Amino acid sequence: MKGSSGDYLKHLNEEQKFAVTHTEGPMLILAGAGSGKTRTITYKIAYLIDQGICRAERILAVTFTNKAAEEMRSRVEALLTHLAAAPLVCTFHSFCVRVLRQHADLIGYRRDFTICDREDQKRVLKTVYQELNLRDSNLSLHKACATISWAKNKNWSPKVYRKESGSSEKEEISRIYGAYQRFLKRSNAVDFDDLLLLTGRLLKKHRDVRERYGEWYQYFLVDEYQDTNRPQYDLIKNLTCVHQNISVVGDEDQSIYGFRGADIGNILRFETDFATATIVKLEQNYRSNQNILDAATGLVSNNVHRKGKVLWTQKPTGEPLELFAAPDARGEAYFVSQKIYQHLQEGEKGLAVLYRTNFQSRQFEEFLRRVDIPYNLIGGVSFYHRKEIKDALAYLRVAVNPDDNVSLMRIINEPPRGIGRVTMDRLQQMARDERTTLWGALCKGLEENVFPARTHLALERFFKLIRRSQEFIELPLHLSLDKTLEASGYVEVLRREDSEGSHNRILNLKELVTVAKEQAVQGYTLQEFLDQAALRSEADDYDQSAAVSLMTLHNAKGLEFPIVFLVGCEEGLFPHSRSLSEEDLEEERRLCYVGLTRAQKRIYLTYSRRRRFFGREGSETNSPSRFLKEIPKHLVRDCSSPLASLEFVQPNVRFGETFYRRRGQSRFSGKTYDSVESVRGFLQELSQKRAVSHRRFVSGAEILHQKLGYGRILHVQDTGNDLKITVKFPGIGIKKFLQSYARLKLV
DNA sequence: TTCAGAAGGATTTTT
DNA sequence: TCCTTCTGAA
Repeated sequence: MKGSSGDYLKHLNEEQKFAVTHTEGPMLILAGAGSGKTRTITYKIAYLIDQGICRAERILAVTFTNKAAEEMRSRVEALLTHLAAAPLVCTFHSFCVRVLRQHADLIGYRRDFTICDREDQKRVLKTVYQELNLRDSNLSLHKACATISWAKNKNWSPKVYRKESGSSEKEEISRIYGAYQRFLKRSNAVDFDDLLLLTGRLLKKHRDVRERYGEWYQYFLVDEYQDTNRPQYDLIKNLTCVHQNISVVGDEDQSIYGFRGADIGNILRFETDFATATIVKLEQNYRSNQNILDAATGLVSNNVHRKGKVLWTQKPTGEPLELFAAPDARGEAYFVSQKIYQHLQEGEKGLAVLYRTNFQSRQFEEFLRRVDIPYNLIGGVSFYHRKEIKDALAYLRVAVNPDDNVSLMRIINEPPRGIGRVTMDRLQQMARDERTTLWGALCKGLEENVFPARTHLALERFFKLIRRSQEFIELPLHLSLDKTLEASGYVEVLRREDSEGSHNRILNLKELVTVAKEQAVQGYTLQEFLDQAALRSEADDYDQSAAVSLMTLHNAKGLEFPIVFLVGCEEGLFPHSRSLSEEDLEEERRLCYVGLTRAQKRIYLTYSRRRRFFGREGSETNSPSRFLKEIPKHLVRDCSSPLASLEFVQPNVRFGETFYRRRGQSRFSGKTYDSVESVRGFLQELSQKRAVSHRRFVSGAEILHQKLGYGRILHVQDTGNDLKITVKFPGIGIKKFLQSYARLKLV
């Protein structure tokens, strides 16, 4: 049991050391961003094992993402080089899967249940709508999905929902909710919320199970406690019923998951929940410069619902935050890509572009690609959410559990094999009448020969396919995947399609087989492979070594970067127009706080005056985010240059006119900046080739400006009626410029 | 049943 | 703008 005898403790400050070495009873570690929360909790795990206070396998640590868990595990291993057994570090959801795979039968599920993600849920809801004849309901699938999830997080059954909810559509939603739940149950499937709820129900109903887990896990640690919701809270209560050794770390200012039921009250109530709790506050920040901290603190102090902490650091003041107002989203992306380019040239790495909503990433991707900067995109359509990957996994799921209606519906006609809507409706009807699953209905129908000949043949082929893939699942993981894909004809169809997209899909599938192979070597079972794929989160793919990362603010939690670009700081986008109630606004502000505190050295805040939504030009000019005004003024420097405002061209207004009107001719006329001969030459050549006059030339520049969203005016010459404008396109070579231009058409 | 073209809706944030 | 869904013809 003798390890390094706590040598590593010398890296901690007094408070952290206390938090680590004080191991009796419940403890709440309240800490600010960058104070080493996760570090403290990791050291605590190491300390418990190292000092022989607790055996590794009897420690349970819960983190927010799988990636965080992975990291924590490897950090513990680094601290204790002779670790015989590893503590269990995982997310709430994966812990629940573990438990349910053992005991699901106690609460009426089979152990080989399937886990549904958001897309699957919507698929289920769609059939539910059909079943209930709600096809023209004005309740969107999305809304229904969100509401059901919300109700579940409150632990409300459909009946309770109908009673408790003030919603005008409560009757309808309650019916949908009930049917949805029955459908899942019939399919032996659960959604994300069910994982928590069912585990909670299991522990509540079965004392022996509860005591077994409660007894076994001597120490329980929770990271990001401020984001736990009601079902998670219940789990915590149940799991600590015996030993009461619970340590949680959290920061109420970083609670950003209210929309999925995170209850900030959990952290605010901790002292009353656990009467003997020790409270430790960590206020020293090890991440950011003082300027950044002051900005973040200034901002978040506008929130009413918080306990309040004062963050301080020994680090230098640092640069002021830089503000940039762009004319439009392209100008914003252009500015950011230029700055990134500069910083990379200076040898910086670890830059992050953080935004509120996923769709904002596109512009930045485009511009980064143009200047050949590799980047790491987190979120959006991640690998495990690609259609072909989900299809492939669905095949495996059906092989494991043919009663999984959700996956079956997904693949029964994918690739097309002659089982269309009519047949599906029929199967659904049969399944409902017979109170069985689609698979059950299919088998029975085939046996009793109730289908028309052609349909019968198609269904029979599908039936045989599944039977065959059920033989494959005995094989090693990757082989069963590979063989199933071959047998299904899925790859064959893609091969025949022979397009760029289909090639990519085939590559993705190969990648999936490779992953499966790796996992097979590590001894994963098929079930574990599928579970992992289902619970995999976006942030798990995060590659720390990438120089530039793009992600939503939510995904950035727990990460840190030397340089952060917080983009899209406009009213309506951030704070989001759907989050303007007082409560939501505080959460948005916390989100901004999270964004600011990711930065170590520098922050750029950008917004754009105009932004397109759904390809439509926004009709109004955006005002800067109110959050920008809440950051103390002396910490911010406006670096929107006059040149940048020159780029602010109204559509359909001539470049020259705007130019004169906004800045006055004398100011820029004749002023020359660094010239790029090749570009100028090209523009001249262009004007000859296309026989464009100077006027047209000007409108050419205008188009360039509109299409590309950037381009700096180097030189402007006023020759009476004509304007001669030389435009520089910084950051890109002439070849790229030509490529970009080749896509444009002159009006 | 499938395909192609047209129309219409969608964007918060995540396990 | 882009993606899904609807419609009608083959």
